[in-house]
Amino acid sequence: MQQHPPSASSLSPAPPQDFGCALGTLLRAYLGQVTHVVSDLPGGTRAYQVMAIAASRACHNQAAIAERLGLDRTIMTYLVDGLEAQELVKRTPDPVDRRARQVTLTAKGSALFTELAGHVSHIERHLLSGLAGPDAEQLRTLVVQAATFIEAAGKAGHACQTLESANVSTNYMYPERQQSPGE
Amino acid sequence: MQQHPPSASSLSPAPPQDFGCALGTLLRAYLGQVTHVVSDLPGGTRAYQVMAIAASRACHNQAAIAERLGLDRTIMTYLVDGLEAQELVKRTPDPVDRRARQVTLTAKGSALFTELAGHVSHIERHLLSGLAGPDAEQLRTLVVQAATFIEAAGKAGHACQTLESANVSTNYMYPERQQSPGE
DNA sequence: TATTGTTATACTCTATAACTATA
DNA sequence: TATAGTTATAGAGTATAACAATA
Repeated sequence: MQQHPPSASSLSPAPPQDFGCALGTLLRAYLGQVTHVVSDLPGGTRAYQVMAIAASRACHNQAAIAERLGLDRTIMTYLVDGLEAQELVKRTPDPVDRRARQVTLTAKGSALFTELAGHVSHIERHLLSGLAGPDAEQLRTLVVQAATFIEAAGKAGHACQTLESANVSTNYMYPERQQSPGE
Repeated sequence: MQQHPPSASSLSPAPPQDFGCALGTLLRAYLGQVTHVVSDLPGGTRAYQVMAIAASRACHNQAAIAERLGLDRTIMTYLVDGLEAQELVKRTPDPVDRRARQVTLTAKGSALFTELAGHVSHIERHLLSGLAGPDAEQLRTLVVQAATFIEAAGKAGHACQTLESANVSTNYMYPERQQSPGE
């Protein structure tokens, strides 16, 4: 294996990376590792996120959860179906709006989520271990802050209509199979 | 439309958001807006990212670009095909390794990328406008820093083998059709 | 009439495998 | 033998549309 002459690499040892690429790298690594932790969940990382939202009680019904996760409503059906089959969440008819179903964690689901959240927290720390001490927490805070602002802007629909139309189809799912060593 | 009793919402006005959810929201909004800007590119945001990497000369051949973007090598073929068809990039045989093709921007591609990068930069600023002055730039710096560390850890393969196996299939693509207003 | 949730269908995208050329 | 790139196929995931129940 031959090496290229370091023509450009010597000129720019650390080329300024595109923000989108970096963001993608970060999320990819994060989801990749979390996937291993939540491999038992039918629906992978998104099922975990549904559990996280249910645990935080930030959203009530499936439509609200779907909106928060940037998913189509139809996908929520499969996701909640899978979680409910394992008795991790339960669908409760909303007493106020009988069309809607409130998604809440069962005792089993709550216990499992607590355990998984611990692993995920460990992954986050590990993933950001390249940053200096306070920077990791700073990054975490800023990301959540920015996301909160974006969600608020999207819901309000003020000032920037482009934000609410940002419904990119992000396939966060992870195929069941990992790397097959042999063939 | 009836309102739920603010049982939980009054208890936790700003529930601690999951880092993964927030990261997803951020990337989703970013890609959604960038998609509109690069709608003329065959391949959407990923084609733009290929151009960005080609512009920075960080990677030489298709395989290296694919690795950096977390894509399969086979997808690079379609991506570069599309860009080459519009004469935005060109494949040059690597004089050192005749198997490889170096992907470089044409004059037309370079001019277009400069224009697009300006729009993207504007989007970034707009997207992070919810953060206080220096925080936006801080977030940008930290994300790139974290991504650089993750890439380095993945290539070196030291300490954390889990990082390199983080090959999540992230469907960042955006379907050609936007929202159809009427039906 | 609008919204929540479900189901079925069609489509897009991705990964797998096989192949060629080169190291 | 291993790697870069291409191509074709099969598979997984997603969105679209239609439906029933409720507001």
